[in-house]
Amino acid sequence: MFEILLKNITRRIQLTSEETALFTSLLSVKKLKRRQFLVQEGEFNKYSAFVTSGCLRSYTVDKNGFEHVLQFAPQDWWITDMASFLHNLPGTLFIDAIFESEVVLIQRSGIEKLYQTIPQFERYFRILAENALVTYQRRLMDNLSLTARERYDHFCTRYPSLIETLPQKQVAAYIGVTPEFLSKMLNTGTGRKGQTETS
Amino acid sequence: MFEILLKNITRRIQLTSEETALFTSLLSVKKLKRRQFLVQEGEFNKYSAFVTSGCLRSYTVDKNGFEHVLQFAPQDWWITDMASFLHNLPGTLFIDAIFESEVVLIQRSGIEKLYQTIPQFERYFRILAENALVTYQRRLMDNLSLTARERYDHFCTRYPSLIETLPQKQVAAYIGVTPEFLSKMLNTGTGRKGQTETS
DNA sequence: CGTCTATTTGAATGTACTCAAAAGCGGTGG
DNA sequence: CCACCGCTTTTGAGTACATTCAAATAGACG
Repeated sequence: MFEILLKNITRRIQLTSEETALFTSLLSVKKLKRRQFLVQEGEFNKYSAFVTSGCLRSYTVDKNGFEHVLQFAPQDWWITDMASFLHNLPGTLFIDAIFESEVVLIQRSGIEKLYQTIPQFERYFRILAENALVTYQRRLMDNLSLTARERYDHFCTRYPSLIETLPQKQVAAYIGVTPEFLSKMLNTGTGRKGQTETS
Repeated sequence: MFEILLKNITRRIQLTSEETALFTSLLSVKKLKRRQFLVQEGEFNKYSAFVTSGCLRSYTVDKNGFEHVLQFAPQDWWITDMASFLHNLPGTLFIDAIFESEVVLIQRSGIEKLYQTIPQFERYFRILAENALVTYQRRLMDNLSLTARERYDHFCTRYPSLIETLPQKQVAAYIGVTPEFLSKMLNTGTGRKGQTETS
């Protein structure tokens, strides 16, 4: 049931079988259909989700109705509205499934229990947070210093599997351009990824 | 000597006096003059720095020679090149002092020792990483969805003390515009922060 | 199949950048 | 105390990258 998640965890910390049992007792499973929401802006995000199949995304909608993607979460990734989850605030993000997906859920209270009974989990989530932090720092600097095309190329390099499965529109909302512009960029520009009409 | 840092820490975790002694034995102090580097791009960033006075910044320099600020670190903030510090990689950031400053340094090996002997520190740095993560997520979404002026206004709201002390150029490099554009924005636009030539 | 959504294409527009030069500001040394 | 130097800020004119709005086309799901 929870193999993928347990494997992810044991890459960072070791658990006894009692600890594993306690941990899994705090989990639940949820299936999501395409476009089904996990949470919406304004709601309190009580769960952190680990994706075991499919792909979710978190995003905001700005005052003009445009979506901006914060994160894609394919298999083996965690996703949540951190600010809401950590500090019990109304969320600012929408999280939904891009494809039919399955996630493992844990509540804030479950994580707190883990911290008290299995301090190793402090380490696990510290490491995750640190890695995520580095990732967002890099992405921010990319947004400040690179052109749209360079950001697109970086995305292709870093997430080769996503680029093949995601709708272009979603990629545009991630790298920070309009879908129209991304389309033009790809069909105008020379030498790009995977499309040189070899007769 | 280390009061500010200890106070920061005890806001999150409690330490015995022996633990405090062990901790402080791992620290060192460094004074930095205006523009003095803590680390430069390409170097291995062995230290994490906690600012006790003054203000540091971390930034990159792009291929056109433009600086982009990742972080300002005034008093009571940590600053480091996380990717380099955590994973022992050559750094990608420059870190220097904007004003004359004083920092407390701890080495990666010191932190590892802390994790082994005082597991509470796992929690401390987990909390810091999580908060920083949320901050960078917000900033990223701001960069994707807001105009330059809105980003500037947010900056003024979030860091009112920085806006008064930092050179405009540094703020421009943080919000992601050229210094020229920021200048025009401030002198053209109506209703802005703290400058309405009341006769 | 039909409907809904994603992608493409075009023309006009705008926000922010580039390059250049002048003006302001602060510190330092004669 | 003034003069000079380096750096920041301002200002202007021209430019570019990316957006907006609109409409046509293509694709995907039920």
